[in-house]
Parts: sequence; structure tokens; C-alpha cells
Amino acid sequence: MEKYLSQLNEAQLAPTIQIDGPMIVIAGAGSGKTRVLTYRIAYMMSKGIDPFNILSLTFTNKAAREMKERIASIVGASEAKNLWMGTFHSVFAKILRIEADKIGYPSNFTIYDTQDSDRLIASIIKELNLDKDIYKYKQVRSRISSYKNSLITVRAYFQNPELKEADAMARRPRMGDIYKEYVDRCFKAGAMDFDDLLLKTNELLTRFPDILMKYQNRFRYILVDEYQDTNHSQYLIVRALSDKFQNICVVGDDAQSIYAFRGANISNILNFQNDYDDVKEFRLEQNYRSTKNIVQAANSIIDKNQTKLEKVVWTANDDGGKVKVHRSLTDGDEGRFVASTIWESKMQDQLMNSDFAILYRTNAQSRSIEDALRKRDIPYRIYGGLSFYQRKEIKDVLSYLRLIINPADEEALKRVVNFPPRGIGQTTMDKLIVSANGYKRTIFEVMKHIDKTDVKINSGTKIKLQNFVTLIESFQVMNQTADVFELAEHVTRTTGLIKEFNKDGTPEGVAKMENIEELLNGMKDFVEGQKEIADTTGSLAEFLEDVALATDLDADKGDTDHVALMTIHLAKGLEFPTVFIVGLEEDLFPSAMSMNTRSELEEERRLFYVALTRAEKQAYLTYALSRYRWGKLVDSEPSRFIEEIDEQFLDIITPIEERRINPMLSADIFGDVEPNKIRYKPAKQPVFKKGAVAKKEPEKYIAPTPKNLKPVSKTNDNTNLFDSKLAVGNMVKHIRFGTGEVLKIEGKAGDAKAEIKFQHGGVKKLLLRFAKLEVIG
DNA sequence: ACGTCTTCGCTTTTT
DNA sequence: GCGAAGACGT
Repeated sequence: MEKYLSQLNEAQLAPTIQIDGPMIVIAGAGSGKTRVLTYRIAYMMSKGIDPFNILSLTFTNKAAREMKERIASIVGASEAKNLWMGTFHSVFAKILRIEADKIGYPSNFTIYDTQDSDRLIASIIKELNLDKDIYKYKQVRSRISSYKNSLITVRAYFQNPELKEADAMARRPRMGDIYKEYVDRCFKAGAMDFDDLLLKTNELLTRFPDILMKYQNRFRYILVDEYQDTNHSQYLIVRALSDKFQNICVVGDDAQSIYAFRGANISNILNFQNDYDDVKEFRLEQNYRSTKNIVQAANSIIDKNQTKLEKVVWTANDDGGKVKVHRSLTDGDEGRFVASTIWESKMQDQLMNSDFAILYRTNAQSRSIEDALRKRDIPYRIYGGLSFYQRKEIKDVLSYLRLIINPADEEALKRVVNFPPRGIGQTTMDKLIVSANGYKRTIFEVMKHIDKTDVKINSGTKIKLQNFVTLIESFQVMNQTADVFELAEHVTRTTGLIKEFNKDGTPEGVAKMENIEELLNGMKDFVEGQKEIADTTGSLAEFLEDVALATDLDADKGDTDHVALMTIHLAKGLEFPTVFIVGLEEDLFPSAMSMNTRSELEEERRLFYVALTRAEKQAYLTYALSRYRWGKLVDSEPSRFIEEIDEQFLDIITPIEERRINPMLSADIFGDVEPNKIRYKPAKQPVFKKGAVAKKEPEKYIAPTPKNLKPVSKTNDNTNLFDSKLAVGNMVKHIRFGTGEVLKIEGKAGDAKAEIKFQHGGVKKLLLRFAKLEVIG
């Protein structure tokens, strides 16, 4: 242990060896927070504290897994195994399953994801005959979510005239009725949504003092990472559990609070000192990650926020390069700039693809970047976006499995009852739902005992319903003996799901098939993996729970060397040598939806701070003067955030300079757009209207017009030179790879590529337009 | 009940 | 400019 502790600086050591009592660690970006957390837990264990008594809550499952691995490498896997470590949602889902009967739930309750909630709410709105244009299900869902996060139950809602009035003012007087019906239906379906996992935990701890005591005694030491992102519901759980022993350690950085939009309450961290007696406060302010330029640029940004804890993040690292700012004409150009810059710095500095990350505000922005990277054969990987488990075909398979575990699961039932089509249509389902609500039974029960009900449907349909019930029940029988993989394989075959996706032979259908196969492979891994762990059963229920709360099955599959593309939210906690922050435009970043209040804008600013502090060596900020949004070309103005950075840390690089340095690149900048089609609005120049930067750069920029585009048009393109010169069998010399032989030439004009076998370094495929090749024989 | 056409909303971020 | 939900016609 001594060996590990000696790796810490003074500021890090202090909180690491402080075990007892309430404490807060304010950890600036890149200050070694994770190291403190992991070493602290290891240290506690080395002092004889039973890991069984330690609860460590993280923000993502990935963070929990990684931290557990690091602790295991210090104290040994068998010791680390007993730690309770995970997200709020996963830890308390486990506890809720154990205690489910206390609050009237079955222990095999389903966890509804957002889509399940949306569908249920939409159907309730329809059943209540409400106008779907006024009661938009997404708005209704987020409203219900915020009630739950604030612990406003249905009963509390109806007891509070102000809430009813607020909803009535928003032209939604029936909000409470929808809320009530939604909660009832979830309960009847044996389902909890994400917010319920926290809300019901609070209910459990409040209503049952003995249970509270049980877990208080169990979790004598509690750590909460990313405390700035906890919501009210989570706050109350932490308070309740830590109340007895008060051994509570929260870690976070108010400057990196970026989840207020989903209920995170920044005042949790700002007011922590008031919640407990004798709070010990620690600060980690030395940044080990980034260069001086990056740290100071980031500081100058966050300075603009009013709501914050004062702290000074500093670094002993080199100055490094200034933060580069680049303007493009369109989002396509922006993508090409990013791609060509990556290409060039890979060459110049011998960097790997994985040294680069491209961060954006919204997932939709990835497209233009992807196109550009693909054109240059730069391997990339998109993180986030639609998760694997949210895909239609995967959810279909999982819905069958959910139904096996919990036939009351209404959303799963509705999803698969007629997919693949088996003659049970909307009309029949509507009748069943009405009946089920009337009898206070589940839809599945009504189906099963259809003859004992007054549902009026013809005998043919009754038989179809019977068949469906029998099908599901046969799966349930199989589940007694078969493992998850065997069961799922059987289900996909006997239901005809496989055939359904296979039948048309379209590329989409094939992709879906492949996804299902991947799911089955994942199940096989799960089954194998569980065999090695003694205290788990490897049951279907367990698999579904993992899936419901998983965010990343998508661990790297071998192809490790790729450029990373992700939203800034997803990048929190990560670091990369070079970071591109793209789309720095008003209405995009800051988002148009977050410019109404100061607090929203400050959250956007913190988001920008998070983005910038991901960079170790070099950061690029890019924006485009116009960009495709909703399929339309929209003019945009540079983000205020660029302007807010102290200009001494910035280096403005404009397209025109780039063209002067490397004329070959400029052909690419304008790409395949016809010159006279380029829409260019003579520079509105709001960004650098004041200060020295404005004097330096903008007048250098010459607005491209059809006329000055000519010199770089296709006829002058160097590509053609290569077309005529280079042939299979030629020997060539490359600036970095050395000499090699041309094996193959493919593609034409601007996209021509050559496969070249280099004497050292193997076969590479190079885009001729950019590869600096010299023909030597 | 089912397939095809049309419209809609989406582009804020995720457990 | 896309995918999914809803409308419409068979």
C-alpha cells in the first residue's frame, strides 16, 4: 500500500487517508480524482475495513467496472469482489429486488426503459381521449420524471393545488390523471421506470425503519463519485443511508455539472457542507492532464459563470500549443478540415488514430465528420448514439424474454403479440386493454382466461390468443431448465422472428439478423462468464437486469486504434492527446434550447469546459458559417464561447492560410461542390469584433467567390498528375513509410487510392490525393 | 388485419 | 433527411 500512497501528491494523499466522518473532495478536471478514489478504497481495506461494508456509487457502469478492476489489481480480486460498486440505479435495483415484497412489487419486476414509458404514456393519452398535440407524450414523460425525481407521488400531486395549477396553466389540466394512470399501469405490469428505482428506494427507506437500519449498518462507508450530477432523489438516499455512521465521502467538481437537464441538482455539491457536521473539505487543484494553454483557456471560460465554488486549477505541465480555432464554410468543410488535420498530424507527429477525439454537442453532427473520415480511410468509432439494446430487432427479442420472466409486462406484450404477425390486431388489443383495466387484471391474464370474460371477439381470434398464451408458457417451461442462450435461440426460431427479418433479403434485414446473432453471442458469453462466478445464477432475470441498465455492451471489439467520436456528455471523465470540439455555433452550442435562463447557459458553459479539459496536448475549436440542419442549409454564427476564451491562449487559423500552406488541401476543402453553388454570406464577423485577435485575422480572410475558387477546381487538381504517372509495379517513396511497390490502384479522380507494399510497415492503402509520394522507378 | 402511403417530429445531453 | 407512428385503402 505504501508503494501506492507514495505516488500521490500532498493534496491527493490527505483525502485518501481520511477514512472517518463526512468529507467532500472538490476535484478539478484532470487532478487525479479517480486515483484518489481507488486508492482510498484500497487503503480502507488495508486498514481492515470489510469491503462488504463499503458502498461506492458511480455515475456509469463503466466507471464502476474500471474502478473495481483497478482496486482488484491492488488488493486482489477476491477481496474486491465483495465491494458494492455501481450506479445508483443498478445498486438499488438489486436491493429493491430483495425487498420488493415490502412495497408490493414482485422481485422479478421489469425495468421499463424510456421507450417503454413513452409508449405507455402515449397509449394512456389515447385511452383518456386527450388531444395528442397538447399532451405530447415526451413532454408528459419528462414532467412525470421530474415529479418522481422530486419525490412528488401521485398522492402528493393531488394534495398540492399549486402543482395542479401549474399544469393547468400549461394547458394540461389532466396531467395528474395521466400521472395516476401511468403509475397504476406500471404497478400492475410489475414494472419500474428509471426514476422509480430511486423513488421506490426512498419509499422503502422511509416507510420501513428496520430496513433502513439494515442497510445503514451494512453500508458503513459510503463514497459518491460525480456528486455534482446527483438529483434530489439520489441525494435523499445518500443522506438516509449515511445518517447513522456519517462516513460519507463525496467527490465531484461543480464546474463539470452537466446533467441538470435531467434533474441533477448542482446545489447538492454546493451545499454539502451544510448537510453534515464537521465536514472535512479537500481540494485537488493541480491538473496533470493538460498543457498550460489548455488549462488556462478553460479557466478563462469557466470564470464567466456566476454559480460556482471558487477554485484555481493550475498545472506544472508545458505551455503546449495554443488552442486552435478554425472556421469553415459548411459542416462538410468542417469535417474535411478535421479529417485532413488528423491525417497530417498523424504523419508529422507519428500519432495513432486513438490519440484523437472529436466531440460534438448533438449526435446528429457526427454524420459530416464520418463522411470526411471515411473518405480518408481514417478508422473511427462512434460512441453512444442509439444503444445496441435499443434497436428494434433487439428489443423485440428481449421483449419475448421479458414476457417469460414477467407476463404482466404490458409493454413487452404489446410489442410482440403481433410481431411477427399472427392475426392479433389493434382492435383486439384495444378490447383486451379495456377489459384488463376493468377487471384489474393484466392483459396476459385476460387473454388466458378469455372465456371467463365478457370480451366480445370471434372464435378464430380466440384461438389465436390461446396459441400465443401457450407459446409463451412453453417458453416459461423451457426457462426452468435451459440457459439464457439456449432459450433465446429457441425463441427466435419458434416465433418466426428470424424468418421475419430474413424474408426480404434487404441489407437492412440482413443487418438486423446480424444484430440478433450478436445478441445471441453476447448471451453465450454471459452464460460462460456466469459459470465462473459462484454467487450468481446466470439466470434470464439476471441477464435482463444487466441489459436494462447497461449503457455499454459496446466494449472495444479488437479494433482498438480508431479516432473516437462522441457527444461531450459521453466524454466526461475521458482524456485524449488531441481533441476537436466541432460545431461551435450559436443555437447549436450553446444549444438554442438552453439560452433562456442564466442557469441553462451556465450549464452549456460547463459543458464546454468539460469538452476543452478532455485535451492533453492540443485542442481545436471549429465552427461553420452554414450547416445542414433538419435537411436544410442554415446560416450560423460563431459560438459566444469562442469569444469568451482569453485570446492570448488562442490561435486563429483560417481556411485561407491553410490554402496557402498546402494548395492540395484546398481542393478538398471545397470538395465536390460546384463553385457557383456555394452559398456564402459575406462574413458577418461577430466573433472577434473586439480585441487584438480581430485586428490580426479577419481581414486576411478573403471570402471565396466563384472567381477565386477556379484555381483549385478539378482540372488543376494534382490527382490527375498521379493518374497519369502512377502505375501498378511502380516503386514509390513515401515521406514516412519509406519505399514501397504499388500493388493496386483503385477508384478514380479525387478518390483514387493505391495499395502499396512498403519494405518496412507492410501494405497500406493511401489516398493519392494526399499521400506525398515520389515515383522512383 | 395488414400493407403501403403520409406525416410528423426530430437535433440536447443518459441512468 | 430519417425513422417511426398514424392514416388510409384493400
